[in-house]
Amino acid sequence: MSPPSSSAPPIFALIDANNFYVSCERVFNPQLEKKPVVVLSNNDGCIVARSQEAKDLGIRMGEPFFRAKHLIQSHGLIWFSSNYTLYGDMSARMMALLGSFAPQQEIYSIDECFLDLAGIQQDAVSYGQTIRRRTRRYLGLPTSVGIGKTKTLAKLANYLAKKRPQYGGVFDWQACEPLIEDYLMAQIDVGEIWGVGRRLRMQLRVMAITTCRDLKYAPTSLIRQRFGVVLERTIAELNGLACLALEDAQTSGEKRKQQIISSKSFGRPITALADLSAAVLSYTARAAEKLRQQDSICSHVVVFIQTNSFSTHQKQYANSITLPVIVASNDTRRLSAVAIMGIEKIYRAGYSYKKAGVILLGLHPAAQQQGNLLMADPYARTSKVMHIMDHLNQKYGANTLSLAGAGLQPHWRTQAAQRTPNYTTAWDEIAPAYANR
DNA sequence: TCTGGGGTCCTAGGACCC
DNA sequence: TCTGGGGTCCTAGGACCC
Repeated sequence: MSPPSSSAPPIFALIDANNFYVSCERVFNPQLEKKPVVVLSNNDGCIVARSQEAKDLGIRMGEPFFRAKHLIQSHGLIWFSSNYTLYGDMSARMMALLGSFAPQQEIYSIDECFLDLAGIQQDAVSYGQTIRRRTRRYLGLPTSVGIGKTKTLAKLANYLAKKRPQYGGVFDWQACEPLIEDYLMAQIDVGEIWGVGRRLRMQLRVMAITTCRDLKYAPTSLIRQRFGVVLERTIAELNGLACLALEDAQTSGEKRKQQIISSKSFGRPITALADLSAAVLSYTARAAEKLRQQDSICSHVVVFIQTNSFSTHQKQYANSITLPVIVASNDTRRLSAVAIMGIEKIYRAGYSYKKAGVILLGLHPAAQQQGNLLMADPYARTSKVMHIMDHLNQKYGANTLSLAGAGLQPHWRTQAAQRTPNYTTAWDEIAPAYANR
């Protein structure tokens, strides 16, 4: 592979795994091939991944599982609770492999990444085929590849690669005549464009902008005035003018998050302040751990709680509160004290709570911590405790060590009735067929 | 009966300052 | 009693993404 000249304009390839969670399950259970399979969200609530066969049954993304349950009987639908340990590990392997195909890679989500193919001395489409073949052979994961002069075009190309079998899983706009490009764009709904969601799609339809082609040739000044710079940028990108750069590990400096959220729905509704506090404590601990992982401190803590907003027959209540952390910190004990103050302020008795969460805001590198003359940090001398806690939890599994208030086996814990084993990360759960080799 | 859990960016408006 | 223009910072909320 020849090194790219740094001046060459980028050629973006977007590679993503098809039906990623389902594909991960299939790697370790080939019986699932050609069958309708879905993977569920936390608490086995929503459907978050579907095999092609499940899509063909009319199951929609994000659909509540109970509405599709009848398909188990009638069509042999197979379902799994999500196993994020497995998906996370498979993702890491896939990203490492894909990263070897180009000098620059941006990992965009758990199942997709951008590569810059500028400087690759090979036809882009056949290179894309090579990427697909190897990912399939080495990891068992099916992928699609979209290629274009901008990220937005690469995304759209990926859509075509996935939806139209005649392209064999790889689509490259640059291999297209301009007339063909417009012809294809005229067939794709504007809502498929990266950055155009449900709301925007509706508003655009009112303006008679219904296809990708319509948006590509829409008057930019009007769009900017009505919808802002984001959509204006999208139009430029559709026209081949790159506005978004590839953000690899170097350019982003292993970007630190600007906010950290930990929240979950409860397996069953809870009413007591004590239970709610315990939940908030455990979420705070999780968030603080993430905070320390990126070596940051935070200055504000948000706590929020809500009842089941889907329920029509019960009183609704939702509230949140933002509290300052007097001395910015990443110490679980300090942040917990703040979070507990918050939950006590917004808690109202007499409601059935379904969800709670904690958001850490005002994140800064821990090195920037400022002393406070009036208030010495009482935990400063014992910050090693956090270090030891993180270390043990990493080595022996989450919650090996936690604060006493979080509870050991709380009844509100998340439910996951059909979680598969951690085939790739736990010695005692390795798939038998692999273990015997 | 049963409806996820993260994140990002942009904009508008208010508070405050000079 | 009258009463300007411009800037910054912060927050809330809306839109999007996977």
